[in-house]
Amino acid sequence: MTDRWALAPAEEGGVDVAPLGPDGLPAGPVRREPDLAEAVRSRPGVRRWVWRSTTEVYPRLLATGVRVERVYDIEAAETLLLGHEGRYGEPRAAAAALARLRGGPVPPDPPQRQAEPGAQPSLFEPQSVPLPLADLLAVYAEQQRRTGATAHPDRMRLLTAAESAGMLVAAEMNHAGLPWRADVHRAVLHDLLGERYAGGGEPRRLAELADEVSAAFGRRVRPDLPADVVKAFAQAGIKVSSTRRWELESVDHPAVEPLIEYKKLYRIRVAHGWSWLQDWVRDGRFRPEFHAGGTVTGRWVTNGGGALQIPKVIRRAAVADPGWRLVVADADQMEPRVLAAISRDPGLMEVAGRETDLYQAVSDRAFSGDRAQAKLAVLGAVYGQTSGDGLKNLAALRRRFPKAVAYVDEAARAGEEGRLVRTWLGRTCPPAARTTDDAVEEAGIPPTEEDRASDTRPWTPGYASTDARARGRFARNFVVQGSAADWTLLLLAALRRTLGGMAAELVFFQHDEVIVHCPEAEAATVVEAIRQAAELAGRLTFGRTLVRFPFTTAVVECYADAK
DNA sequence: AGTTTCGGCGCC
DNA sequence: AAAGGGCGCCGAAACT
Repeated sequence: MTDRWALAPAEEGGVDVAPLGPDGLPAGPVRREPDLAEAVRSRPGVRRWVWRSTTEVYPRLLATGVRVERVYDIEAAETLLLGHEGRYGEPRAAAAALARLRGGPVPPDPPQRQAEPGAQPSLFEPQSVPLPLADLLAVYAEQQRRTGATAHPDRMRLLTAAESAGMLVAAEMNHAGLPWRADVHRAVLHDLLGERYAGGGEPRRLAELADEVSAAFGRRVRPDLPADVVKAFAQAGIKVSSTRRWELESVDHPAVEPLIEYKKLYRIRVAHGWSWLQDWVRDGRFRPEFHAGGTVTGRWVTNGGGALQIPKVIRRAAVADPGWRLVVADADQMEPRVLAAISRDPGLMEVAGRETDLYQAVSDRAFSGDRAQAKLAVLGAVYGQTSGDGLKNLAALRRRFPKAVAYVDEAARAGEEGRLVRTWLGRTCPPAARTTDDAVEEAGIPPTEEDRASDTRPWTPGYASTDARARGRFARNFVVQGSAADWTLLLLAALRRTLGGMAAELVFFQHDEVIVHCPEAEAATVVEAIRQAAELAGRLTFGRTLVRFPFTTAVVECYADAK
């Protein structure tokens, strides 16, 4: 009995399975069995399943109560490998990989399914080319060879394993859902927006604010129409180029205050109001569809319900089941800690080697104790700030933490020049297509006055174009945000393993924050499990490092009470 | 009439 | 004074 098996769904709910040897090659004949779930359930000794797509297979297993320990997701690995090989534009599906292997015509990727409000989580992927197990195994063997050919095969293996684990976690979260009290949600909406009038129309509070706005302008103005608002201000002798809040805040006019309040509440209504409740909450659970690896940086995305943007006030409705708790865990200053780990800047590593407030420590060293300024400088360095106070702060940061700033600077330069940029574990940033802007620059044509007017930096020969600099900022951010995503995947994988034997379930994940739903008696164990998982993830991802990855954890009944 | 883009803002 | 990364969501506006 080997501990690694491959499977491929077959017709009529059946499945083909095959044992694999330590080398990843078949160690026995392919067997056809009538029931997918039973084939997995009857092999509890399997430590890792190799399959084409977790999204395709795992929901069907979860629906019958079957969980697996580990997987190798061939589609995910193919995406990562193609990226690493600088072949971003090519079709990523396993079927395409097989076709390339055999030198035949390469089929395009299957189209992405669109989110539909209220739709059941998809049990099956959209039309994709079914792949017989023998073909799948050929692709798998070739992927292992390609993994061995990368710059850091050990890291790439870790990355594919972590991405696969992330897909398991995402499927399990989709299965579980986030505990959600519709009655509490309705109470919050009523509290904020007032009662709704019969026959549609706006709720009372919104209608009142709209009236206040109109009264301030002396005519009927629709506050939800930016064009109408801009026109109304113009008629009042005030020139605004948009109705963004930061712009309105500097305007002195009686309409501003009710307008800003209106926009705030309007947003709650359209994005998380009564129809949201109707669409995304069923049986006491909010059910978005988490999708691991949905962005090029490795961050997750969700499909439906804006699950990664739940406004703070609405979190009041995320409430644990009776007798259960939500363990809400938030990584402290994750991005600068990751920057310390990947850049190996001695000063920043020393600062990140403590569990105390990192921004305070940075400010003590480089900003005479001004924490807010230190935080802006660090985030500016990570986000590619190019103007204002940011530049001055960046200079201070560079003096004290030169290797850290040099690391992101180098990433930005590589991005500008169209070179490949990778996260710590090897996820690769797609080089953007060349633009006409680039071509113009390379042809040595100086920019027009208009170009320069829209630019923040003076033009000099050899300077990158506006587009190239945008790519530079993207690449600068990519190495930090992406390496952070590497780490969080390992964290999730480690945490998932620890929770394996418990009633606790992972129910939410958002970039640097996880929520575990568990019986009250398990909460303390879960808190400790998160701490240990963070430590293990740090070691696995970055090797031996001084950098610590502390979490702020809260054991609460309601998500809104966590901060 | 149906589809795509835009504006504004929520989260990290 | 007001700019710099990643996403998703909705209604309105702008298209085909």
